[in-house]
Amino acid sequence: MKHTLESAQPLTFFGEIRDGGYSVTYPYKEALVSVEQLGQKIHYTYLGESSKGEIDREVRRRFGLNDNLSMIYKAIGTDDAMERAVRAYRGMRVTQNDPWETLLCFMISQFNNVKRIRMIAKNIINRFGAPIKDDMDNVIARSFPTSAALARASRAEILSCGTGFRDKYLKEAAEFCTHNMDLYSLRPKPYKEIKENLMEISGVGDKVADCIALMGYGKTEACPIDVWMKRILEHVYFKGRKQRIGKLHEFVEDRWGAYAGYAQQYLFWNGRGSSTGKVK
DNA sequence: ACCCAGGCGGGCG
DNA sequence: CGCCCGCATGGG
Repeated sequence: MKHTLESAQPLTFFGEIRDGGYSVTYPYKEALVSVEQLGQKIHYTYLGESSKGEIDREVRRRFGLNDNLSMIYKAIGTDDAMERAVRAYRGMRVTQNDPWETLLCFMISQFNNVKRIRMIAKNIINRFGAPIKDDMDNVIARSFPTSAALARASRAEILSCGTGFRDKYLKEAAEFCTHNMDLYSLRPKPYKEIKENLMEISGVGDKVADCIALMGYGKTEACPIDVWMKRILEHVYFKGRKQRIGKLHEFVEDRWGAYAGYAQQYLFWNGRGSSTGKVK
């Protein structure tokens, strides 16, 4: 859980480090979910509108608990570098989040840092999210706002959440996903078709589209290549020689296939270190 | 006072 | 196409 959370895939987790473990809360639909790891077990509770069964499925999905890690390690352990990365981050899983939430968070992530991304996401939730209430009818949190809720906001209101120049992207994406493209109807489509569709949205390029495909649609063959991943791939597999992004996409597809996204997660964090990913 | 951050779209050759 | 540039803003 530590590795998964510090890899900063889910950007809407808020929590604290406690006794060397993590205790996090996050909004899911009309509920506020709390999750922590004790020993080898994940414990969760929730407040608000939901059911035990739904939250159980949500936690398993969100934390990637359904993924068969030993099989995945076998598939991506192609060389020394990968084996080292797996050893260092053993247990880290790719999280699966809501597509719209993933789209918004990774749109915010461009030319930005993790701490600020979380801050902006939090501001957007607090400002536009629907209230989540406990049994006593007290508002205890807010849900992640729907695209329709954000589409109703003005650019100035969005900007006031600290988005900077990304306000335009967020506003247009909210409108587009409300009126023109149903993100949820893309779910059954294959990876490349999903990516193609997502890239029609202004503010979604090659890297962000792969992040959404991987973490919003569970397409584990999607391999986001950012500046770090590019650097690491070039260093480890191309003797430090510069490669074009398209070339690197071909390489990872050929090498890790259906689990290139998992390979990316391990290689990236092993190459970069997790100092920037702490959940606060 | 700087300098940086998990890209992107637009403009240019 | 491939490359280069500017971009808002909080934190180190």
